[in-house]
Amino acid sequence: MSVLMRQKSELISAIETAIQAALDKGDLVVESVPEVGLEVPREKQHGDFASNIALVMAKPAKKAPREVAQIIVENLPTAGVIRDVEIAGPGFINFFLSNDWLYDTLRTIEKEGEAYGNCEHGAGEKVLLEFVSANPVGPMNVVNARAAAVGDTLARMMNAVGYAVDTEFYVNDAGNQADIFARSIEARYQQLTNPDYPFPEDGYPAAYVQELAEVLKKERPDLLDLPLEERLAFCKRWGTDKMVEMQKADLQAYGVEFDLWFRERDLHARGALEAVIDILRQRGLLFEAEGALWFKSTQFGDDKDRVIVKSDGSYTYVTADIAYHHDKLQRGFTKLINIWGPDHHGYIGRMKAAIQALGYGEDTLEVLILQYVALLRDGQQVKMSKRAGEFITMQDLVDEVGKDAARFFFLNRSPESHLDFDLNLAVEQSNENPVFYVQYAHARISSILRQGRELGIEVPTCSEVDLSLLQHETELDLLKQLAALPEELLTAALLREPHRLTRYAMDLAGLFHSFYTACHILGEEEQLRAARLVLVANIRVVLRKVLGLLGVDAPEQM
RNA sequence: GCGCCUGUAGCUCAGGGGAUAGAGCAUCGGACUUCUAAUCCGAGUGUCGCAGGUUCGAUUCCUGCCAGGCGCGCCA
Repeated sequence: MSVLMRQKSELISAIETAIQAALDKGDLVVESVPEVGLEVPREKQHGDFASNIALVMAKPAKKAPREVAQIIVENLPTAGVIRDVEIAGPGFINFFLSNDWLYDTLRTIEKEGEAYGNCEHGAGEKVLLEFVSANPVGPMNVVNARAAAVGDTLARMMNAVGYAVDTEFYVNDAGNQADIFARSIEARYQQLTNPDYPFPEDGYPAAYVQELAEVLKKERPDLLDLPLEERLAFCKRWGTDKMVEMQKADLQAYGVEFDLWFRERDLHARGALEAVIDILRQRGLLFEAEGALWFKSTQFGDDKDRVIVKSDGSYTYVTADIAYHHDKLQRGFTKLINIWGPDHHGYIGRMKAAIQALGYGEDTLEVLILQYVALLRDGQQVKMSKRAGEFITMQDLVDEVGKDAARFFFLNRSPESHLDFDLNLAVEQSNENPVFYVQYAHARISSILRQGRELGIEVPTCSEVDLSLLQHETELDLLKQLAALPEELLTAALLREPHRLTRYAMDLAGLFHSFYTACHILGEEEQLRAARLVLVANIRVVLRKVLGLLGVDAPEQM
């Protein structure tokens, strides 16, 4: 349990004891005591902790809130860490504590290092997190970039709080789009020797297809010797493999590595679709109509039933996806999390239905819907058309603003909010970007420690220094912020809200910068210097930890 | 028509049944002979989209409406 949580539960029991004492004396009369809430108030002058219990109890106790608060306060145990208690506002009980508990935070960080803030909440539950899963027929876009940042950091956060998360990229290399892609490459290949060769009406006109054809010509100059069908099959496999390679490289440069790139074509090759259809058939969940085979997904709350095998005998996208999710479940994952774009929200119902049809609970599958990213340039939305080959790719974005800024920018917003990404702002004011603010705090501390070492001053351990010398307001603020990490991290992971961590990082960096301006370290007398060295060294550990979760570099100097 | 998301400062966005609703950017003042001024200190702005409801208390929860985005395929 973290220092903060321990302190909170200690206070809560003190309040509960006080209430019980008041009940025993008959000062308060209620049928049942509500749960005691305790929070760190937004305003510092409202104390280290505050409880609204008196407001909640006022009605059942049939007394004014402030009166209830007064009775509770009178019955509070006097010993312990509580330095002062006040009743404020409509009836809040504000607690002011001695600082001792804050110093424990430094001892904890020293002991745990970058594992500080981690916990075992997930109890090792096997979670599969699938995200990006962009079609292997072209470069990734900015929504993919957003998904990559959110998914990757979510995986890191969940691992930190005790889940066993695997990340996966589903490669949709067996569908219509892959066929169109193959025909596009094939046509461009033909055109290298026969300019009049027709390009498919629905083909991808973008330049990269042309470039692929040229590469293919060098690799396989004899391709036209193959019959058309084999030629297209080759283009499909070769082309999607090329795209996967490119996507993999782009994501790696972005700091995202998947545990597994799962190929749809492997599902087909091993008969997984037929197998899962059999299961549904045996459960009586299929029926034939209009020449097609349907899955009774409405039986599990879906809007309408879904076609599983089309009237031409081919499978729909959902069939492969059911087989894929079945595969995930068979691999022992008990929680499946998918991150999708907003255009897929209508897809949730049928996949949850499928999960249930396979015998698992509805909540086994959790879908996070990310909202769109609009790119703005010169105040105008950048119009993108895949057909015309005009779009800003993920790689363009990363080249323009950098990995760290791009990731931080995406992570800094709540996943379900629509996002306007102002390219001018990101480029022109890259020095003003919050990510640099946080990184600069890390660099500044690194610099202090470096210069200390040059002077022969090492960072002492907590046990060697008098931590109670840390009395400056900015120091106490910093200690409180450090103490808040474990709870913040757990909340962020459980709510799937990475943006809580970017806020945390900016707040911590801001408090450090204020401290840096107000207080000196290396020039102070030995005792104080030692205590402050411990403080900043531990701040650096926490900054590094949080930046690591965000997938952002922690530079030693800038 | 039905479903999902959004509506908070000039802009981009946080927050959230409770105390005086916040941050960054932008604007305007200050602060470097001292560990990095990519920093700090200070200044101003709000009908929390609108209207009802629940509540001791609503910007937060509920309902309706308005506005914007997206989706409702034997596409993926």
